[in-house]
Amino acid sequence: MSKELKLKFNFNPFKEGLNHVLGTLEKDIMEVMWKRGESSVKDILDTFPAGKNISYSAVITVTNRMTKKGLLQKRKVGKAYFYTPAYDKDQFCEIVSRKVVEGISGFSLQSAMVHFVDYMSQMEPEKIEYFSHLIESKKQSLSKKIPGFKKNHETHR
Amino acid sequence: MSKELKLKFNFNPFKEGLNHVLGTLEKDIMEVMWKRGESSVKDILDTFPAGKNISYSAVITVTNRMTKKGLLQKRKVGKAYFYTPAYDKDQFCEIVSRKVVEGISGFSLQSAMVHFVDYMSQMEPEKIEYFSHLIESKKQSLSKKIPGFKKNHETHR
DNA sequence: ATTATATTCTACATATTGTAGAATTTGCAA
DNA sequence: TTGCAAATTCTACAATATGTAGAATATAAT
Repeated sequence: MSKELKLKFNFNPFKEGLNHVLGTLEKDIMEVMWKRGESSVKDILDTFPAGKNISYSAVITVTNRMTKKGLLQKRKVGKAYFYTPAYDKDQFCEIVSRKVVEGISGFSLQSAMVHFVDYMSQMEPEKIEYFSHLIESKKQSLSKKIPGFKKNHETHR
Repeated sequence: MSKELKLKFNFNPFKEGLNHVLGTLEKDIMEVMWKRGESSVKDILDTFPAGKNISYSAVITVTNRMTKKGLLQKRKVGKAYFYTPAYDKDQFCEIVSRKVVEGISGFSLQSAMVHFVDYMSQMEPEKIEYFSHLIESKKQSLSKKIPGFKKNHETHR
């Protein structure tokens, strides 16, 4: 099985960006990790702006919890542990995106499609072309791979 | 403002169906509410199968919490409170769907698009036609409403 | 007024996330 | 080899979400 299976997270629709999936401190830490790569707790703390008064143990607790959740990996170097992101930011977002899309599609594919198209046309209308292409090429490959696949034909209601 | 603004929920990608958004007891209760319509706590309890030993107060606590979250509304009738779903099941799923789709699209539109199409072609390939139409008609209305909207033209990278 | 019934209050359990002090371990330097 | 600085682990508290329920209280109807 791939490591990916271990990743656990929730999606909060009312937050923004990474906070959809990560707590505030978790997010701050992951952001640093992705910027610096393998880092110790001290490294992370040093990167935090002077104003942010977070204790060493607060960071250690959270990095360990994130390790358990599959976000980080740790290895011992000298007396300290060094953490590494289990996935780079793009991979992570990719996994989150896939899992949430699968989830919401299984929840109600019809609604998901409609709202998706609505969202796009309101927020990024120019992306529709791209999407259109995505679908067309998917239709292509489907008709190739699946002999009985009906192209340009109403198969839904 | 519409009531809808009050609805608060989380989306757990690793659960199934309504449990993506509702706890186990919450789900059981909402299911009853949607089936029966306005109901008292006693009504709900009576509907539960004999095996399910849930206390009166457990139900009352949860219905009250759900009222706070905007899932139910309550009104006094005689000495008891009667609860009503704030939205019927379809509306509720619509709202959840819209909010999650907006969230995940804002999180990473590109990935969302790709995974959407992937999901569909793997799970319900025949839905692709429907999706295709959705998009075409959206393109139609966009080109009408937005004079400068470029049709059939690469505007993305 | 009494009583059956419904509600409110309170409380405990588990899970997640933020936060940190205290105790303990450990690597390295002298 | 010992001693200290640095890092870890342990423990714990706070807030929120959810499941669960007993005890105390309110209330409608007889």
